[in-house]
Formats: sequence, structure tokens, C-alpha cells
Amino acid sequence: MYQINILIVEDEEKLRKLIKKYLFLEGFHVHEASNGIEALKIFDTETIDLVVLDVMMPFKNGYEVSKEIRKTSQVPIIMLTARSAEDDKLQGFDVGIDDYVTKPFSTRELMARIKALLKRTNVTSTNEKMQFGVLSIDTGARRILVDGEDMTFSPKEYDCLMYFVDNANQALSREQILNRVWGFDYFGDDRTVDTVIKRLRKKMGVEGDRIQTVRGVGYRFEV
Amino acid sequence: MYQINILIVEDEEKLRKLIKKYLFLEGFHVHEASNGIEALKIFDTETIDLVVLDVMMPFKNGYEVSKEIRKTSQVPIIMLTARSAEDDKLQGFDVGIDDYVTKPFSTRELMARIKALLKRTNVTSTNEKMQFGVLSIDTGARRILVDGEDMTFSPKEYDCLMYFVDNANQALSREQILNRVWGFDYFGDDRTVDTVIKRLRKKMGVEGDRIQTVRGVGYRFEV
DNA sequence: AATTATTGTGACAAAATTATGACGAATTTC
DNA sequence: GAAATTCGTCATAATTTTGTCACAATAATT
Repeated sequence: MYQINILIVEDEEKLRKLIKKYLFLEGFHVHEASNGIEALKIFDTETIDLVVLDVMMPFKNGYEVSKEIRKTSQVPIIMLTARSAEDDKLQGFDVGIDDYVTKPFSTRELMARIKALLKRTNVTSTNEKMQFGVLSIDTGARRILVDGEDMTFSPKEYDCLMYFVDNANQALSREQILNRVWGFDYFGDDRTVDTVIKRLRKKMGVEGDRIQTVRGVGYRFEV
Repeated sequence: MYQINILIVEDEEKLRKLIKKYLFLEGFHVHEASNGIEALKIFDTETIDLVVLDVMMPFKNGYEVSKEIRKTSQVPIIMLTARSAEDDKLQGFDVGIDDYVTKPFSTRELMARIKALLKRTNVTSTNEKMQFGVLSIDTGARRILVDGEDMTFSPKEYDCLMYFVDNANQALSREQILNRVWGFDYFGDDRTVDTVIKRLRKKMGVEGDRIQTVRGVGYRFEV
């Protein structure tokens, strides 16, 4: 049980710092990004539990950023939007936004929305440590140990393993895996999954055969 | 056991596809209709476990559709409504709506409502665990244990057993089995079934003779 | 009891599916 | 901007599945 990590993506520094301050006071661990590119970089390297995302930003706007994020993650996202037009909202839901706050807003309102969303999505803490035989997974640090040794798993490998872990003992079809790990809009070969599985098994060493192949379907991670 | 079948009735294609994606990710089997007429047609021909119904639609609006459905079925219905007016809701409950989601909504919310409604109405999911003597079937894991030991069933064997289990104590003709497990477009020998039965019985061990042969017809799985 | 019809079963080869190593383009890291 | 890493695709190998057949076994019928 540790601190909850929140990423604020907002180009206007003053506003960003203000939100940060309030979030900090509420006990959250805050990461900042002033544009979309930076946001995605942070999101990939840090463990983020919730994203506060401004729509209007240079380089990559909020919709694009959330679209990117949704390719790999179901992290709750709150959008800050200046306009309150209905079509704005609809567009937002298309890219997987969970909630909206329309500018100008009170910090009180934003805090309430964030807390509500966290509650709704059952985010409690992220620093989970899991153990499967000699395989230890530290989601907080995004680190995996095999037999005590630090193994570097590539993003795809890591995400895939996480999906398996989250759905332990469930037969998962290649399509399901593709959709979750690669995203809806991936149009590659089914067999790509096989290759990642191959690499996963190898890196997992003796625990490699926790990943069982389910013929005619896909794979299953056994605990 | 089969997947849960959900029918989405929504004229706005983008939104419909979006909902479909999320439902698919949750493991549901999704049917789509873009208007009321189409919806009723699908409802009559397919087995539907839950309906997501938009109020505002061309040809036949949501109320009319649900009224039609309620003439023959108590299937759970969730209404998507743009307005949040109270009288709207009242009108809905009159025609037998089970729950409401007001637009705009987050996919997360809709998923939560659907799951809650399925639970409330006791629609069982695919993750069933069944027990027949020393034979345990875990459909989620697509795994079969015989006397505690993990037996790998080939796709045909598994599908065949599932068909038997779903139609326990019923005599099933070879033709029925072929149609269901192999598909309508299979043109092989009737006796192919015999071979799969042979293999099934063997793998099922002591529970093998739950599969009784019905001379002149086919087979029957006894519970 | 003999005959006929139907089902059980082992063997086998074709077909289908999955595993794996290699390669190069794309991306990231330093 | 060079080096390293990641990742999708492909070709090939390895493995599993599956349909068919021949013949054995069993049940029904005459």
C-alpha cells in the first residue's frame, strides 16, 4: 500500500503547479508533463494510476494523448476541457476518457472528481509485489526478478505478462491478448503473440512453463 | 458453456462500435443492430441474454422496441438515454426497462451497469466450474481435470464434451453433433464422431461411460 | 445359431497448429 | 549519430490433431 501516482498533463505552468500543490496536499504522488510527448514518455516509464489531461496543448492534444495511452492501458483519465460543447464530450468518450472537468473549475471540484474516479476504478495502490515460484514482479518498480536476478522485460513482454497475471488461470485467445496489449487498432498477424510468448517463456526461465498453450485458442498463465 | 450474448441497438455507428469493443474485451459475444426493426429481427433469431437499447432511433424508438421485446421475453434491458428528465425514466419503467445510462456516459460506467444487471438477473457467465464425479471442467481456464489430473483435450474433444454437457441426458444424433461441433459446412463421414467419442471416453477415464451410446441414433451424456 | 447392422478401436498419414531462430526496420538509449 | 534494443514477419521445424480405414466387437434380427 503506497502512494497513488497521478500524472498531470497541462501546458500552462501556473495551473499545473496549482493542481500539483493540491494533489500533493491530498497525499498523492504527482508527475508533471507540459505536453503530450512528454506525457507519453513519463507514462511509459512510470507507474501511473490516474491521468489529468488538458485537451488544448501544443504538439499533441489531449485526445491524441489519451488515444495513445488507451493502446496499452486502462488507466483512469480525467480531461480538462475549456469548451463544454457536447460533441467535445462524445469525442472524448471515443478515445476512452472516464470523466470531464470543464474550465474554469474549482480545485475542490477537481479533487472531488479525482477521488470519485479513483474510487470507481478501485485504484488503491500500485506497489504490488507478486511472487510466482522464483518469479517476482514488482509493479511499482516495473521490475521482474527471476531467481533473484533482475531481468529486463521489454514493454510488450511486460504488458503481456501483466495481462496474464491479471487473468491468471484463464485461457486467453490471441485476439484477446492482441486487443489488450497491442490495442484495438492493431492490424498485424495473430502469430505475433506467439513470438512474444516465446520471448517471455525464455526470460521467465524455469517459470516459463507457467504459460501453457491452449491449443486452438491461445495461452494460459497458471499460478 | 456459451458466452453471454449481448445485443446493442444504437443507430450511431461510432458509438455502437465503441460499446462493442468494450463488451468484446469483457468477454461478451456482441450482436449489433442499428435500428429497432433490425433489433427485433436479431432478437427473434438469436439467443440474447441482455439488450442495450438507445432511446432515440429512426423507424422504431427504444420504447417501442422494448415494448415489443417484453411481449415475449423478460430479458434484461438497459436503456441509453440522452435526456435525463424524470418522466423519461418513468416512461421507461412502464415498458419494462431494467436500468438506465444517461448520455454522455463512460464506457466504464456502462460496463459496470451491464455486469451489475447480469448479476442481478442471474445470467451466468462463461467462467463456470462443473463437476461430474471425478471430472471437473473449468470453462474459463478451458481446462479439464480427471481425478485431479490435468488432461489436455484437443479442440474437437473439448467442444464436443461441452456440447454434451450443455445437453446432458439428451440423446444427440451424430448429425446434430456434427452440425454443432464441426459446423454446418462439414461434409465428412458420420463415423468421425465415433472416433472423437472414443478419444473422449479414453481421456475421461472412469467417467468415460457417462457417454452412453444410443444405438441407431448417436450418444448421450449422463449426469 | 446364423446373419445383418451398428458401434468400438488401433493405426496411419494428411492437415493444422504451434515453436523457434533469423532478419531487418523502427525505435530508443547513450 | 552510433549502438543497442525492440518488435513484427517469415521460413522452417516440431508437435498435435483429426479424418479415414480396416477390422474387431457387440447388438439386433431372422
